[in-house]
Amino acid sequence: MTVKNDKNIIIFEGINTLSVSLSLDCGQAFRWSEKEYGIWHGVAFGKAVDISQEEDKLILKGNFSEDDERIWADYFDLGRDYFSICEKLKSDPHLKVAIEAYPGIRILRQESWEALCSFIISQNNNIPRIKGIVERLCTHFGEDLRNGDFTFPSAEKLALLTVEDLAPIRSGFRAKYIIDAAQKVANGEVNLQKLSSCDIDEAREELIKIKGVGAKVAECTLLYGCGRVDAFPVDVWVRRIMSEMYPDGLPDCTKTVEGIAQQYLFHWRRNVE
DNA sequence: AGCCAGGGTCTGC
DNA sequence: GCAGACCATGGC
Repeated sequence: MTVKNDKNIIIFEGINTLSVSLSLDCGQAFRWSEKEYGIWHGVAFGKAVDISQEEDKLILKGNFSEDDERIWADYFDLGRDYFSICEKLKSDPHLKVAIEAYPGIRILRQESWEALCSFIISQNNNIPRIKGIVERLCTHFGEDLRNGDFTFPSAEKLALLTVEDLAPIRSGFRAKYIIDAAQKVANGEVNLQKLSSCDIDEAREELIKIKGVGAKVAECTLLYGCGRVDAFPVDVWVRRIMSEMYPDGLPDCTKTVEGIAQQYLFHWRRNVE
């Protein structure tokens, strides 16, 4: 799979069913921007990178250490057979339309704390403003990478802050939820590590212990932050999809990959008309 | 100006 | 259990 891996560049070859731009900009992650045509810049796992793709190559440029190859392969979920999953999903006519309109969306395996915190911020909010709040959260409280970028601040760091400390990020009523989440994660009351492998209903209950985390935010955390592609977040757009297209529930072809189906339907529905 | 945004909490039946 | 007010903020 890897062709090249040195200090400043990693290239994965033979990659199919991946659109970098769609995957990074379909409302699942909030820290990526297209700094010039076809080159996406952002920070994940505390590392700044530039990402592009050519034919079947996924190209990463940055300042790499040994484990970065594994980290980024994992981030883009390269170990999962999206080609076969999409073929199966396309047996449903609506999913066929959505997947053919926006091919190559993958579910990114983000850090669980970042996903949890980001989707707390997302509540009753729109994507451009979510990005702004997350950006200010990072510049004010993240670690300075000395190149203009900042890491996503740890739960431990945020757990020491007060609601007033968060005023500059202008997150509104969500500030108290961010603090509560940070405290419960930092003191171990909520164990994010185990959420990727434990029973999914148990995982949902664990997350809902946090103030400001309901069914939707919990589901997003499991899908984007815990690699649980059977999680199925329902926001206003997905609610529309369900009433318009699936009044009797999801088709059988989505079993075990409901979250992937959700992402294609969500992005398609937001972009029609 | 008013409505909407990847919702959740709290209160009152 | 369930509907409805309310919550901050900004884009349109």
